[in-house]
Amino acid sequence: MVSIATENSKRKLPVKRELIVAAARKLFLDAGFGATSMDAIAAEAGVSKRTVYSHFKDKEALFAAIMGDMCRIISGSNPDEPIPDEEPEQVLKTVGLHILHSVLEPEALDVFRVVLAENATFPELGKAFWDAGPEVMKDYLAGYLLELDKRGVLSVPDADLAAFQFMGMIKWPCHIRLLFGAGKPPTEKELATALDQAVSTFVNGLKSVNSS
Amino acid sequence: MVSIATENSKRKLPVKRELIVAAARKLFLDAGFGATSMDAIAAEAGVSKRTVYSHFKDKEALFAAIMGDMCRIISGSNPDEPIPDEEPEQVLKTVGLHILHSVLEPEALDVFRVVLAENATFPELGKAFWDAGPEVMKDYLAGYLLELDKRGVLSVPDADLAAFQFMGMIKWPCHIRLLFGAGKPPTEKELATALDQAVSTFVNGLKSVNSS
DNA sequence: AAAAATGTATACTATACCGTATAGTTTTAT
DNA sequence: ATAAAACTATACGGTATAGTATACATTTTT
Repeated sequence: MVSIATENSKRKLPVKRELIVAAARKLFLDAGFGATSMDAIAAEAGVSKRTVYSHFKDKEALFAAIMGDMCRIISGSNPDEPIPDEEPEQVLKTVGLHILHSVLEPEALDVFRVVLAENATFPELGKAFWDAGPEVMKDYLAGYLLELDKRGVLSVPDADLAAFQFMGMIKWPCHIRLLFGAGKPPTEKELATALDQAVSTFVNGLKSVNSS
Repeated sequence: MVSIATENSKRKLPVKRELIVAAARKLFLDAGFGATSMDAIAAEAGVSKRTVYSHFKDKEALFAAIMGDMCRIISGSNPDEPIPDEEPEQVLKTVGLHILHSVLEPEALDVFRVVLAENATFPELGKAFWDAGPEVMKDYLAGYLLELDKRGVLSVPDADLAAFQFMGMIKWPCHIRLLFGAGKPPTEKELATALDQAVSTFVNGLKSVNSS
């Protein structure tokens, strides 16, 4: 019994910290930095306020830690495997669906909202979000488009720009609507339809640039 | 003299109100709802706090009025004239440049940020923004695309969707970057280049759908 | 000119919150 | 068992803020 307990608690049992983090994440993502009080976080975690301050220096440190975690989680959902050797349409549909799913997740919407709202007071969070999310995906896509260009499959004059344009094309219509709470979340079928349409336009558009 | 003064002040001279509105707009757009105090607004307006409360019931009413105005202003920058009879590429470039300019204006960026940040507590503002901005532009573009489809110039299976995709394609790359404070505002030349690229891809993509 | 409305300046009430302190309790290691 | 560490519950100081009240000044109307 003693040995088991010893190996479990390495000088500080993390269970309280987890409770605090979970509570803070929920409240911060729900109401933002200013509208969330430390008392509320302690209460939500079922923990005394003193304990919160024994784990985190102050409110800003807690917020930064939480949101930094969220950015890292988002970053973790980025693809890292090499791109399969299939038809460009198929590849872009797969990647695009992946993008849509990660971006439209309720938690991802909240992170977007809160990081943007607090961007003035926590600029490093905005940078972290940007670097972990859109920038990584842009590089990933741009690399693929560049390869297609070299292989002569598509004609891509500016791969970075084209990657961003593709992302905006598929993301924006659903993303912004959900951000502003206008309309229901799209069904999987609607998502696939919109994606098909976008991929088809995008690939055709870059294919026939030289044949016009 | 008396008659002039009488016809000018209809029971309440609006100059103070203008001062309050201007101050509140500046501060709200700069720091959001929570981080802006009524004292700060009164001071910025050069007006006593009581006067603020004599014009607006409370802080929420003032905020709602200001942001509602802003949404209406944004809406006012939407095009209402009929679309000229030119090459689709030229039309989309013109409209697209118009979209880019309105969206990238610093004040428009602030409105976007603040409305989104306060969307949880002021959902009707989010709706107002959506209805006055993206939705109107979407209808405008969709109408044009539908016309092109009917005339056989382009093949547009879903005009609403295509309009949104076009908007996302041109907006998103610059817009999101500026929102997160990542990177400088684009020069007019960069804007035109990106727009050319997007329009070319978009039009070519919808042109050759049936010829593949 | 007198009266009524409007604005100013300032103080005040009530509340909320951050971060700390205090005193007592539970858990963990020896 | 016992001591150390971690936790709870609560209260407190200090500050900030929303909204009101009071006393005085200015402008507008009659």
